[in-house]
Amino acid sequence: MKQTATSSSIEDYVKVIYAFTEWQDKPITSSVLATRLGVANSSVSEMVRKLKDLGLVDHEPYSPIHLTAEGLSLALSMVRRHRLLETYLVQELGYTWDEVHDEAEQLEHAVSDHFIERMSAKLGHPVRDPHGDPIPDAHGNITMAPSHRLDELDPGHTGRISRISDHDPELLRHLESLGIGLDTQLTVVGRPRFGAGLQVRLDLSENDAGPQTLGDEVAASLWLASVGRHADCTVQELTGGSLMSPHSAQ
Amino acid sequence: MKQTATSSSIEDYVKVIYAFTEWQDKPITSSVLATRLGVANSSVSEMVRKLKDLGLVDHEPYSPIHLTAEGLSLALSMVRRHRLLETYLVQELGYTWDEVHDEAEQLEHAVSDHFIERMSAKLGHPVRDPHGDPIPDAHGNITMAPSHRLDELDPGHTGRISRISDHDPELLRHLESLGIGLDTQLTVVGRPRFGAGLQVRLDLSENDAGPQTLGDEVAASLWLASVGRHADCTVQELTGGSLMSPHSAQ
DNA sequence: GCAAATATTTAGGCTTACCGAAATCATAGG
DNA sequence: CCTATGATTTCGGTAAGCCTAAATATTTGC
Ligand SMILES: [Mn+2]
Ligand SMILES: [Mn+2]
Ligand SMILES: [Mn+2]
Ligand SMILES: [Mn+2]
Repeated sequence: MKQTATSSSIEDYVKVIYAFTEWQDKPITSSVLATRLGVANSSVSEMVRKLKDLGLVDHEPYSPIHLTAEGLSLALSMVRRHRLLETYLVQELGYTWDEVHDEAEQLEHAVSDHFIERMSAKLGHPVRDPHGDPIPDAHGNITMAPSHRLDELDPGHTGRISRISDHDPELLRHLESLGIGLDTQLTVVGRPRFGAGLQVRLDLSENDAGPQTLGDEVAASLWLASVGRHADCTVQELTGGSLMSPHSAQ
Repeated sequence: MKQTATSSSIEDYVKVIYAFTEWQDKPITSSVLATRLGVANSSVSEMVRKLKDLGLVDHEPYSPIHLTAEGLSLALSMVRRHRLLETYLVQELGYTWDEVHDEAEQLEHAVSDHFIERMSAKLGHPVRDPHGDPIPDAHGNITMAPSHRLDELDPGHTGRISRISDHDPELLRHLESLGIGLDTQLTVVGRPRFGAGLQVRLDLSENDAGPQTLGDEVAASLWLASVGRHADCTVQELTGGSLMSPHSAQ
């Protein structure tokens, strides 16, 4: 398997392309990619041409961008790195879950494969990070309970929080103050007749203060796994063999 | 205090300038700096001009290169990072002492100040790394037993190994096979009449196989602290206040 | 003291990854 | 069907860090 030489820019591009498709089924467009990376559209056009030359993406001009098998493999490797690092920072170094993202964003490009596997072993090979995001194993397999975004669920649905968007540290601190975290059991009660938001009830809360109303942004940042309906499922990724290890050459 | 914007290149230059003067008293020259960094002489000339503009070094054309107080502060911060990382990798992630250098060389540029201080706390604020190199504290103070290179000592000297050069992993593995490590007690016995090397006796070895002969390269890589003569001494560095934290802006 | 050898700097170029402005393509509304 | 609008790419440029080759300064040997 070719060990394409990578840079931290290439790694971030591929990771963002993957992340977009992880929950939306459609492929990412040039301008969305630019926004997520915080660079100009023209920079994306150039870099996508380069990624195509490297065999990491498929792309026709003026069309959305798809990862190749090789690109997917690199992306999964970066996602594994990022999420293992977040988990490690919380469990071993006492970071709070709102502090870990930026640190992991830098470290993911700097640590060796050896470091990653040591960390994974020390943590007992976890399959999800502090925000519930699934951690691919060393072969790119992902294990995750089927989940839906809270704002897309009808009243009556009940389950446990399985995933929380980690991109806004303030939102994470807000959720903490509400007593909502990973694996919190809750039920969707309804929607306020006018106005925004979603009413939910925390099922196992000690101080049961009745239903709470979550803002739209909050509800869209939470995923719910239905209780007792599905077992975790493993998705075998397309990439045969181990994840690419662009970092072992360091 | 100014927070000079740094890059990993700048950090490595300043660190190597400092490392040269840590045991030799003379300042480093352009070509030695080039060799240690693995870059062309011309690259050093350019970068040194830049470091001077940034106020990190003093330099007149065709003369050796000195760190300013600000440069020293940055260098000590990088040395602290590197050596704490090496210690952490050995103690918490099960690295062997010959594996840590390259990993730390990358990580030192990527971790935040927060990460460094968490690590230091978890390790109990160690004052030396796995090779005996002193770890500056957060204010730039260095604690280290006075020591001399083994190849500069006359027969009769006795003491414990206080420092071992970490630049050649093979040498470290060789020392391990000889039963020589940090704090090993030994006595300089003499020199072979002709030929190279240095004869030493391991004082507390279980299987006392008599004196061993160390090669010149080995002897020059070991430092000995005299037993029972001096207490550790603390060197207050010139820089007032805390070490520069170019990484806190990440 | 001066020429040869050595050390250092300068000059001119390259690569990566950005940018803003201009050109080009795609498509939605009329 | 055809144009206006927005999305995307192309074009010319910049900055950091490196390189080789050429120029210049310093040191050494006689
Ligand atoms: Mn990143
Ligand atoms: Mn996460
Ligand atoms: Mn380094
Ligand atoms: Mn060391």
